[in-house]
Amino acid sequence: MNNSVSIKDIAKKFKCAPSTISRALNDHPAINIETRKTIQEYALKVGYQKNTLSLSLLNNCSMTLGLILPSITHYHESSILEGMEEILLKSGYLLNICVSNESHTIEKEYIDRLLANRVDGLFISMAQESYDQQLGEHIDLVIQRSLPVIFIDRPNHGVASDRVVTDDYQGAFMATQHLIDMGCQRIAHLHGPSGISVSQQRFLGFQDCLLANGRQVEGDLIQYVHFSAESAIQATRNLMQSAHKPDAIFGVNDEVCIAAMFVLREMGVSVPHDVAIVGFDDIPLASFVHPPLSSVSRQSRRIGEEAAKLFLSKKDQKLDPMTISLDPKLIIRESSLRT
Amino acid sequence: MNNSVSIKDIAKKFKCAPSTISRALNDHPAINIETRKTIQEYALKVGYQKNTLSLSLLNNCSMTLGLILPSITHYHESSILEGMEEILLKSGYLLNICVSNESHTIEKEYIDRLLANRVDGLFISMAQESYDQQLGEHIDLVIQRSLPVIFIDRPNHGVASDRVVTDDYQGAFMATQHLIDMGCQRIAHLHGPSGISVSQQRFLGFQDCLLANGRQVEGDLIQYVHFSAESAIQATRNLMQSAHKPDAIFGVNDEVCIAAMFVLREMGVSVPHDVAIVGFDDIPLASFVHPPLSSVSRQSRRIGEEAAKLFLSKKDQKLDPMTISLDPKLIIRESSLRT
DNA sequence: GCCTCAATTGCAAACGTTTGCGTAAAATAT
DNA sequence: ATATTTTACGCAAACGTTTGCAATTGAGGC
Repeated sequence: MNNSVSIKDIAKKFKCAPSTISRALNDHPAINIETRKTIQEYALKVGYQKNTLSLSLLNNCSMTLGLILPSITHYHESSILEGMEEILLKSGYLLNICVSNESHTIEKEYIDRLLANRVDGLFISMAQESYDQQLGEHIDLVIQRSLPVIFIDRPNHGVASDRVVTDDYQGAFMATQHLIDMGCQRIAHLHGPSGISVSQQRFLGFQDCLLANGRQVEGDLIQYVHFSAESAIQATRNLMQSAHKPDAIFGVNDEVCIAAMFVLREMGVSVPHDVAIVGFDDIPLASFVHPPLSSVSRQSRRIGEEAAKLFLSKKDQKLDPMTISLDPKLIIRESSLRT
Repeated sequence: MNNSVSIKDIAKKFKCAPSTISRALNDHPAINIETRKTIQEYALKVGYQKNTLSLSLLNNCSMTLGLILPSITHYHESSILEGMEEILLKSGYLLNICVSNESHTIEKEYIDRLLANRVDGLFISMAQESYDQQLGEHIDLVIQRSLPVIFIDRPNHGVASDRVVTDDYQGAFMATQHLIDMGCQRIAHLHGPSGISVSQQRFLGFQDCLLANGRQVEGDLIQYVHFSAESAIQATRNLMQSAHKPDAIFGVNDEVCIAAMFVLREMGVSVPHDVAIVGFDDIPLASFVHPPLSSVSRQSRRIGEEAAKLFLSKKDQKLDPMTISLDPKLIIRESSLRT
C-alpha cells in the first residue's frame, strides 16, 4: 500500500547506520564526501522523501498553521487566504483551512483537530455563534497553551489578543461622509448580521458620522441583512416602501448593494440621481456593474499578508499582543456621484 | 514554551505505565472502571490533548489531505473548497490548502511539502504552467507511490486518473444552442486562456454546436481573455469594432460577461436586443446585474463534495480510475432572452 | 613500535502513542 | 488447600528522524 522509503531502508541497502544516512542526506561534513554523493544519488533514485512527521514529533514544531474562517466564498475571505499563502510559502509552512460555517460546534471541533495535529499557530475569524454567545473559552484554552493565536477581522471578546483588522469604523465613516458631501439627506443603512464585529463597527462609523454632521440615525432607515445579495432584496423594498424614503444607501458589503441596485432599477429609481449608493469590500466586479459601485476597499489580501507576517515575528521574539489595523480606502465611482 | 501534557506526564503522576493511561483514555475494558474515570477526569482537568502526529507516524495515516488550486478567489474554486470541507469534516480529516498561482514551480514545492507531511491524499487542479508544458511527472510520481490523487476540473495529460469535472463541453454546447434558438446569427466567444482544459472544452462545445447547426466558427468572432473581468474589456471592444459585429457573446465565465456588458452599455449596445449574452459558472451576482446574466451552472460545491466522497470510497476499496462528470445546467435569464 | 590526531561511522536516546504479550494478584472452582 | 480462571496492569517494540557522544580506523610523527 505504502511505497515510501525510509532512512532505515536506505541504511540496510548500504549496510550502515541510519544516522549515517541522515547525515549524508543533510550534507554533514563528518561524512565522506563520496559516501555522501552515493547516498544522495541513491535517495534521489528511489524517491526518498523526508518524513516531516517524525521531526515534528521530535522538535515539537510541525511547520503547519491553522486558519479558521466562517466561510470562504466571499472575495474578502479568499483574498485573505491568498495573501497568507504568499507569505507562508516562502517560510516553509503549510496551512490547514477550516470553514466553520458560523457554527460554534464546528469551530470547536476544528480547533480540537488542529491542536491534536500540533499546529504551530492559529488564525481565526470567529464564528458568529461563538461571538454572539461570547463563547470564547475554547480559544482562550488555546492561548493558554502559549500557542500563537491571531484574530482576523473579528476580535475575541475582552481578552487582549493579536489582531489584524481593517478599520471598519473609519471606512464606514468615510463612506457616510462622502454621501453627505454629495448632498444626500436621508441615508439608509443595510446593516449586517448583528453580533458580528464587522457589522457593528460599520454601523457605529455610519452613526457617528451622522451625529458629527448634526444628524440622527432614523430607525426606519436601518434594515438588517445577511452578507448575501438575496437578503438585501426585501430589505431594499422595505426601505423604498416606507413613507420616509432614503436618497442614499450605505450597505454593509458590495453584494447587498448590487442587489439593492437591482431592486431600485426594478422600481424605476435612478442611481445615483434618486438614490446614491456606497458599498464595502470593493469586490472586483464593483467596477463593472451599472452604475459602477462606489465602495470602501479594505485591502483584503494585505490582511492575510500582515497576519502571516505577524505570526512569523511573534515566533521569533516574544511580543505583547498587538492590533494591526489597516486603513480602508474609499473608491468613488458613479453609484454615489451626484453632480 | 510548550505547555502540552503527554501520556507519559500523566503516567508519572499516577505512578503507572503509559500504556495504562493510553488504555484508560481510550476506555479499554481491561482497565478498572474507576481507574479509568479518575484518569479521564485528570486528563480533562489538565487539558490533555492527544498528539496525532505520533499516531500518524505509527499508523502511516495522517488524516490530512492536500488541495492544490491555481487560485481561490473565484466563486467556483472557493465553493469547491466548501463542499469538500463539509464532507471531510464528518470523516475527521483536515485539509491543507495550497494556492499555486498557476506556477509550476510553486506547485512542485507544495507537492513536496504535502508528501513530506504524509498527506493521505491529494486533490489537484493543475497549474496552467504545468498543464501547458505537459509537466506532469511530479504528479505521476505521487500516483506511483499509490497515494490517491484526484484531479479537479483540469485532468492530467494522458494518464488514467481519478477526476471530478463538470461537462464543460456539454455546458458550452447548451449555451450556444440556446443562443442559436434565440435567433442569434453571429455568435462570438470570449475564449479562456489556451492550454487550460476548461477553456478548450468550452470552445469545443461552442464550435461543435455551431457545426451541428450548419455554421462555422469565424476567426474574428473569437477573442482570448483571462478569467478576470479586466481582461474582457479590450476583447469586447475588439469584437464590436470589427466589421463583422456579433449579435451574441458566449463567455468563458461570468466575470468576463459582466465586463462585456459593461463595455456594451458604454457603446450604447442593448443587451439582449442587439447582443445576447450567456456566461459560465452562475456566480451569485449573475442574477443581480443588469440585465440578469444567463449562465451555465456547474455545481461547484458538488464538485468538492464528490471529490471528497470519491477519496473516501477509494480509501476503503481498491477502485479503478474513474471520472465523475457533473451535468451543467443552463440558467436562462434576461441577458439572452429575445422575444 | 608507540602515541597522537584526524577522519569516519555507529550507538542510543528522544519525541508520543498504541498494542500484543507476559505477569502478578485476586477471585473462583474443584 | 490446590488448580484454574479472571482481573488489572507493565514491558517493550514500533513509527522515522536527529544528534551528542563513543568507537573504530588509518595516517603521521617520534
